[in-house]
Amino acid sequence: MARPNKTILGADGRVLGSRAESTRTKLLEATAKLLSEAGVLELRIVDITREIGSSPATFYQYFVDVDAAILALTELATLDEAPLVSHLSDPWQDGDGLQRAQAFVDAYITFWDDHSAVLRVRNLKAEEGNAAFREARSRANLVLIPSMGHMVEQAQAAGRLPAEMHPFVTATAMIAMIERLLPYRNEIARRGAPSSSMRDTLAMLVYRSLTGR
Amino acid sequence: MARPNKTILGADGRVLGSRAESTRTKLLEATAKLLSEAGVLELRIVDITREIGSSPATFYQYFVDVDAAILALTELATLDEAPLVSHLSDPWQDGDGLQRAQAFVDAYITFWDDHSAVLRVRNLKAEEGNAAFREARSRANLVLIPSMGHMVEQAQAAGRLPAEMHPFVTATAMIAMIERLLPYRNEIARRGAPSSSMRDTLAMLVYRSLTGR
DNA sequence: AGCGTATCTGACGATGCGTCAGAAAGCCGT
DNA sequence: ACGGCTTTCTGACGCATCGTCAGATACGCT
Repeated sequence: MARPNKTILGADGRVLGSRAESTRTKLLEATAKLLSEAGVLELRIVDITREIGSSPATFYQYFVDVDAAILALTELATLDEAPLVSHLSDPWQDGDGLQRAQAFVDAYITFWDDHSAVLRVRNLKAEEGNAAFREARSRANLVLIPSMGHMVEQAQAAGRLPAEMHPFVTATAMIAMIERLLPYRNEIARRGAPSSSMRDTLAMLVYRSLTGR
Repeated sequence: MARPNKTILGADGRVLGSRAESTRTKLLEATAKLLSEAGVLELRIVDITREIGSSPATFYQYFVDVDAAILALTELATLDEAPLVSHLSDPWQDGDGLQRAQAFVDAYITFWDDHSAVLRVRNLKAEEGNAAFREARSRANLVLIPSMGHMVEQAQAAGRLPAEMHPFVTATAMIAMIERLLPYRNEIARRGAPSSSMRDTLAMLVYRSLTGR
């Protein structure tokens, strides 16, 4: 699990020693595990602490509530998202544009699979109006969306995409599309589509929508 | 609130009299209200019954658990989704294709706004692997997705869209894109985009992706 | 070893869950 | 209007989790 490179604080704002830091990490790992095994609605602080052989009171030394722990996990996820920007660095031009789009989609799928449980909760809470989670999501969006928006602008300047398409909205739509489609993989497979067809279709949609080609 | 046209049963399978039916409806309304006010994680059965001046035990006469109530609400939502198919009936051709896409997006936005709290929970639980909610979502998808998939097929037959695009995946992606983008409206507005730009951009993306024009 | 601080935990009151047996309300025939 | 039957509602219970605090324990340092 990636680690943010800054001093870590407990729930009361104190600086943590190494023993404490390790406990905090274990708590986060347990939280992530239970979250992906059973979902948010079944997440119990007692279970998290049981998981690491500790007591509920310990949890509250590190996080004011479950939300704080999940929020910390979203920050870690955002760190893992950063490298994806390399797939968008130079706009998808020339002959291999579509392959680059496919590589991007693949990378995004991997990233999402690693953090889906946490990111689902982040998005839910953001959509339900929770300010901290909204903030977290906005910050995560800054990682990829500006680059994608830039691609739209270039395609518009070249006359390949209509001016009415708002670059930021288009970019956000692409991420939304990929994210939300992944949970449908089983259902799509059940309809007899080959497993690659989702990847290929998504890549095609993203490629067309961002570059206008 | 729309009502399914079939005999309604209590949690124990008994047929409900008129008094009971009215109580059940009140419970569902209260559930929907609290769900949109505070989100699933804060939803308490005690609060639902308090809302209608009743006791928790009453709730369990109608629903085996909260999930059952939310599931009932998703069925009602799906009934409201059905009329949207009229926007997709004859494929968007001729000059007014884009306007028809805009009308569809508008209608979908209205539908979503009416049921967002419930549908968010449905999608979350479906994604977390809950069988009943997966089922509900699949059934809802049958309302719009086949029509949209058909549009893709026609565009492919006419050579306007590449054959690699899987019609069902593409259609699902369009719904996913619209749904997931709506919660971003505030954020998009904060970036200074006019409120119509989301509608227009979405319509453009859907139009282009389904018709290849 | 002994001290001081950092870290952990047992125990508690408050609150929600889900169930049951019994209370209340409605209905119907007389 | 009454009795009796059925439908619907609820108070109360045992169990579980929550979040807090004071005290216990473990660690690091001299």
